[in-house]
Parts: sequence; C-alpha cells; structure tokens
Amino acid sequence: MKKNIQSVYCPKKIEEKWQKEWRKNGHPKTKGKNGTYYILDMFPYPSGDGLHVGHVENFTATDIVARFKRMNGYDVLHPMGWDAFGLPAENFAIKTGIHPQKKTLECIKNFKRQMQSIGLSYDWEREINTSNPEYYRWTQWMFLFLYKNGLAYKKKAKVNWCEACHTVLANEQVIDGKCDRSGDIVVQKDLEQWFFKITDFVEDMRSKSGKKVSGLLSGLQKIDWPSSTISAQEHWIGRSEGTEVIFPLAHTEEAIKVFTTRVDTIFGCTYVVIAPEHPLVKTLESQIENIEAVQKYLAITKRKTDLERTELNKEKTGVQLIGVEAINPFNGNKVPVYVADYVLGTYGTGAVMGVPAHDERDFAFAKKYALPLIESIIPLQAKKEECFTGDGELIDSGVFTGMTSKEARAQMSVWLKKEKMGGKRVQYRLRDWLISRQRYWGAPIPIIYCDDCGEVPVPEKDLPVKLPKDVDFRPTGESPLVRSRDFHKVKCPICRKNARREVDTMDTFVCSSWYYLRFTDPNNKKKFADAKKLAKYLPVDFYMGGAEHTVLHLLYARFFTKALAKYEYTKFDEPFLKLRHQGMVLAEDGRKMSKSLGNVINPDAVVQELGADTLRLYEMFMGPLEDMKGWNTGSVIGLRRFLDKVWRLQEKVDIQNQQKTSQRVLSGLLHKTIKKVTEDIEELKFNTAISTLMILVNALEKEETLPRNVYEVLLAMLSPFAPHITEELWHIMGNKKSLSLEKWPKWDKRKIIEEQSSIAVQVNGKVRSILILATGSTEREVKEKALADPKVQAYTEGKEIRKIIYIADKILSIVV
RNA sequence: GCCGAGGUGGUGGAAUGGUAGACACACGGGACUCAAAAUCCCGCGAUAGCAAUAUCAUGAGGGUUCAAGUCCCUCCCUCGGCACCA
Repeated sequence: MKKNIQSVYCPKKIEEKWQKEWRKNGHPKTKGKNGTYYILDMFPYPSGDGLHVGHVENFTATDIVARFKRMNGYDVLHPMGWDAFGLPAENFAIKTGIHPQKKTLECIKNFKRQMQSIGLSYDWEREINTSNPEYYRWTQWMFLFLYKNGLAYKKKAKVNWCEACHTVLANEQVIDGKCDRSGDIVVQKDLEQWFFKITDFVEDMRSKSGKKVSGLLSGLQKIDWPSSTISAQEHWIGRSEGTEVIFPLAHTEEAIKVFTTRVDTIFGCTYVVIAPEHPLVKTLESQIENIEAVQKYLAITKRKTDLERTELNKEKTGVQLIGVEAINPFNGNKVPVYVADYVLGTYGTGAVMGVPAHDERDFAFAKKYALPLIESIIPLQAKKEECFTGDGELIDSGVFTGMTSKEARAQMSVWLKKEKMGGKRVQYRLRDWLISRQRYWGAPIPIIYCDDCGEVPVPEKDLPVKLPKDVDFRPTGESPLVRSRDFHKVKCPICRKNARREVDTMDTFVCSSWYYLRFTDPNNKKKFADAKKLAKYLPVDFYMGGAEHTVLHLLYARFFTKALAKYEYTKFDEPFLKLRHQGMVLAEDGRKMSKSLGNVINPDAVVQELGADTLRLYEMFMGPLEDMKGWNTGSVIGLRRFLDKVWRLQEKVDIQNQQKTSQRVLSGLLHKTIKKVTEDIEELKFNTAISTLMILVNALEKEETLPRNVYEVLLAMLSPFAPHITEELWHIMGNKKSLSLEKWPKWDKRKIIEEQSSIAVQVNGKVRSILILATGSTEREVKEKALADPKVQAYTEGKEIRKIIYIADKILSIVV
C-alpha cells in the first residue's frame, strides 16, 4: 500500500471538493442506534448583510455537537431555515422598489452559500422558509387553532405605535420606550388589534384529558437554560402575590379597588391614587370640584410618551380630586383621592393606596404634596423623616397590632374576604401578546368580516390565505393589503355575501413560535407535522442562539408549545430542553461590529484567505462559547499553523503499522486526549478541547514515525471541528468511507495512568520541592523521600513536624 | 434601585479547594538560507540575583483551611437584563 502524500495544505481546493460532495449527496448520516438528538440553531433572518461572524460562532458550535453525536451513534436532526418575513425586506422594497420576496430569496441564497462554505452539516432537505405559502399556511392554521379555542381575540386597547415603522408593536418589542427596530419613540394609540392570550398560560393547567401541563412559570424549573434567561422570563411574567382592597367612596355608590403587596401597612394609608387612565375619573366628573385642573393634568399626561412618564423618576406629579374621599375599610378613615401618573393604568387595578411611611414612591409623593406622613405602623429603626420598607411588628393597627407583617398580610386578607371588601390576589406584569401589524411582508391573518355574520375565520380548506404580490406596500399607517382589491374584497364563507378580509398581517414572531415543529415533517400537506414524527424528535434537545431573544421568541415559543399541549396536539410542554446563548463577537476595537464603524469582519474573506476549517477552529478557540469576545485578526493564524502541522504529520505515518499503541508515553497521551476532548465537547468547552488536540499534535510532531491508527484517531477527534481537512487526510490514509461515519474513539482508563507522578511537597503551604516518583507510591514512601530531600530539610530542620497531609500522586503537605 | 454574569501576564484565555498562567497570539534570541518567507529550537508575570533560588502576585480588604483564582463576609469596578409593577 502506498500513500499519496501531498506536501502543501491547500484548504481552498480541499474544502470546495468536499462541499461539492456534500451538496450533491447530502451529509453522510449514521444509523442512529442510540436514539435521536435534535440540535437546533435559532434560524436567522436572511439580511442583506450576509452571515455575521457571530452566526458562524453559533452554527459552528452546534455543528460540532451534531457531528459528535452522529459519530456517537445518534439519529441527529440538525435543520436550518429562514425567518424570512419582516421589516428590513419591506423597508428595502420601499426604498428601491425591489419586491420583498425577490430580495428575500436573494439573501437566502447568499446565506445558504455562506453556510455551505464553512461546511455546516445541515439537513438541507428539511429547509423551510416562513414566507413560503406552504409554510405560512400552517402559521395561519395556528392562528385559527388559537382562535377556535378562545386564545386569539380582537380588542380595542391602548397600544404601542411606532411612527417610523407605521405599525403597532408588542410590549416585548418596546425597549426603553423606543421601537426595537427603528429606535423611534413609541407612542400610545387606541386601536383595535389582535391579541394572543398568553396570560392564560402562566400557571400550570390540565390538558383536555386531564394531563398536567406546566405553565410558563413553573416550566422554567425543569429546563436546562442559562439562569439569566430564566430569571429574565420570570421577571417579565412578574408574578406578585398580594391583596385587593376595596375603598368605598364617601357620598357615592362607587368604590376604588386597590392592589397591594403590603396590606399590613394599611393603617398607615393617608391617601389613595388612581391612574390617569382610570375610568373613575370620568364617572366621578360631576363630583370633582376642581374638574378643570384635573382635566388639564390628564391632557398633559396624555401627551407624554411612556418613556417620558417613566423617566421622571424623581419628580412625581399629580392632582387631588377635591370632593372625593375614600374610606379605609379597616379603620373607617376618610382619605383624599389623587390622580397621578406614577400609577400605571395597565398594572394591577390601576389604583394604589398611599402609605408614605412604608413606601418610597408614596413617601416622595406625600412630601411633595404635603400630605400627612403619619407615624410608622412598623416601628423598628425607621426615623421620622424617612420611610421604612421592611417587615416588622405592627403598632397602631387595631386588632392586628402586635402581629408580624407576614401574619398581618394573611389575616387582613382573610378579614377582607369575609367582609367582601377584597382578599388575596395574584397579579402579573405579563400582558397579552399583540400580534397584528399594519405591514405588508408578513403572514395574513385568516379572518373575514361580514356585515351579517361578523368575524368569520377562514375555513381550513381555504388556507393558505396568500399574500398578494401586486400591492403598493408603501406604509400609510393603514395596512397595505387594504389596497389590493382582490385580496380585500371577498365572499363571506358562511352567507356568501360580500365581505372584507382582515388586512393586517401577523407579527413575524408568530412564524418563529412553531418552526421547530415543522422541521420534523417539513413537506406535510395535511398537518403542520405528523404526530409520530413530532414524538420522535421533540422536544429539542439542544437549542442555541443569541441572548437578544430572552423574552421575545423564547417566551412566545413556550406559549405555543403549551397551547398545543393543552389541546393535545403534542405531548410535551416545553419546547427546548437545553438552551445556550453564544457570546457576542465584538470587533477588534472592542466595539460592536457595525457597517457604519467599518469594523465588520466578513467570514467570506477569512474563508478565502485561510480556509473554512481555520475560521471554524479560530471561532471556537477564541474563548468560552458563552462569553463576549473580541475578534483578533492576528490570532487567527495560530489555528492555521495548527492545521498545517496536522497536514504535515501525514508524512510521519507508517501506513503498514496498524498497531494501536506505540510507546507507552504516547499511548497514554492519546487516551488522555480522547478523554478530555470527549468530555469537553459534551460540556461545550471547545476552546480547551482544541488546546488539548494541540498538545497531542505537538507531541506527535516529535516522533520519528507514527502508527496509522494514532493518526486516524487524531483525525476522528478533530473532524467535528475541521471537517474538510480531516476528511481529506482520512482518504489520503486510504480509507474509502466518510470519516463522518466512523465511531467516536473511546479511551482506555488503564492507559491514562502514567508511570510516574510529580508530587509537590509543601511546607506550611508553600511548594519547596517536586518529587518524581512511581505512580501509586505509598504515603510512607513519599514521606520518607520528602523528608530526606535537602530542599525540604532546609525548611523543616530543627522544627517539630505537627501534621502531614498526603493527596495521592499530587501533594504532600507538611506543617511545622 | 433590583436581578444575572464577570474582574487572572503585553493580548485571548487555562486551572474537580491541591505545583497559578495550560494552549495560542504578540515579542526577544538562535538554527536553516546568498537573502527573505515558511519551518524548527530556546526564552517570555513582577522584583532581586551570573545562577541555584528567594520574595511578591489572580479588582480591594478581611475570614475559613495544612492548602483559596476557586468557599464565606464587606467594598470597588465592568458587562447584560429589568425598572414608578404598588
């Protein structure tokens, strides 16, 4: 047998060769005797900028795991698709006149080319595109499924409106009062919009046949997600246990309902505040003596954006409703009522009780409006001119005096319930998901409005409701679809009379809330996915993507999963068992990569110059996967040098020598490497896996000749990281089948044990000498050798040895 | 303010409570070469010393321990998320 040695590593040629093979015949797949493994990347929005090095980091990491799992005998599902609807393509179309579909397809083509150019082993036969009617037909089906179960509804509400994007936004898309796309200030508008009832899924529930389905909150406890993401979701849901208290109003039948988590402080209540949006302001109009001042205040507040309202953190404003008095149900005290915008209309009951002595906001407000500060109800260390927000023992609180805060909260809630004046309540910060958008490039909402029959869902057989192509999509604030006659004017499915189609489209997050299900059965024409195929692969074993979706996509996807589980379309109630976020890749200057700063690294250029395998290795070697890292062009070369060394090692391989071990030292190192690399891949510690391989390669380089087997094990271990060069070398070694079909190498415990160990001898905690002794030496032997060592004696001489601690083959610690 | 993650050489980063700085980049020296590139060898935390070696050193300060980058307490700083949520 003869080797065909190629002396120069030429990545371009090799990579193109194998990529062509994989494009033609698909990526080689193992049988999967050990079960299935579903490994998924957050599918990208195919932007015109092409692949970002951050994408490369994300996709390389999952590709390594996918390849590793295949070699370990799993049936791996590793698909890729396109989150193709969305504003950038539409905005580009408005600017250039190029249709969003055309642009989107071009971008997808480029993304796919780039992904293939770095050797990602996706199941391309499962590729999906959310803007394809064959896909969004099922997005519409999902809408109807929710609609039929009362989980999709239309209501008029105060909603977030972005002037730049000419559309409404979900709460989750408003960042610091600004639109997360355009950065424009978001204003509040009263509009009729479609919502999904995500708030129904916070607590645990039962499916139709009585099976337990975990809620959005408790489900977080059973999944392996980053703690920051879990706590961000918990915070967003914002469950808070408290008490509702009814304050009757003097001289009327009306009452103000208040929500508080600190009912124990109610004897310190000196006033009540309602939000500007509160309906009582209107109801009590005739009773309010200073109605002009109040209306003036409301007008000012209305003009403020949410941002301005929350930014005025220090200066609280408000106005008293003169002539209105609320009665504290506990002591009958009459207290003044204010309207103030530090109380939000959208949280709780839109009204709070003011307890200046025990709440900082109330304290600030009371001070400004010279309200009585009343003595503290909880004494403790509270000084007169400060408020105390901790728990304690109650004073001056009627029958509740002497109770702890905790007892009082429980007892007072019970009392309120008995008196029918309120009781225990749970409040959430989470609000229903607003999903309609007044834009063109999205999935149409499958609803028809008929003058006689009202709101009529499109029959399933009529799906998909296709997005018309010939629409003037310039935004006017009204959905562009209203300008398509053919689309807008339809017959009512029930009475066949003239009717109108809903012209809003769905938030693109609806499309991405269920795509991971479609991958199991992407071409199914009868269902969104076959139940058996779903059961085979889901839930997703490992999901990877950016941290920017901690509450948006990841919360919505969990909601969809739970809704489908509740109505028994699926049998699992969490979609993603294990989740990790790759750390952001910053530019060389430490800033975010951006076109305007001109600091963007284009993966194509790196592939061109040094090769895809080098790019993959570099991005994995940069540092821990989940850490933020800065790109360093100078360092990339180190990984190329490593591959050059691996390439040159082929010259040392003795192809006849099939023996599995050479010298004991080498085989020990080999097995140690297998162990470390295997464990590191399992823990996603790719940076140290690569450095372990480097140590092995550096050692192999020093050998005169190498047994073929040793080299092949190295190639196998390196193959998930650098698939092209390893496949090529594998074939140069004379193998015919793909390296991807090989079994992952196993380590032999016995071979890892080294003949000699270096034992550090410490005297009073400081290393004074290092002994090289046979592994497994007894404590007595080590002690004798150590005490006889002159370097040790220098520190122990003339001193009494008080204690000796021995850690086998590692450390001998002497205390004098 | 609250929640979460961090702070280690010139740089990126390694270290189940057990020899801090693996591996790599950069840098310095040498070999090969007419020369250069590539490659190979040596060195590379600070201070003192020709050296062996010693002392100091993982944001700061305390503590637990035979032994702390790692565990506990206090504080400082950086990054990410949420923020008048009653």
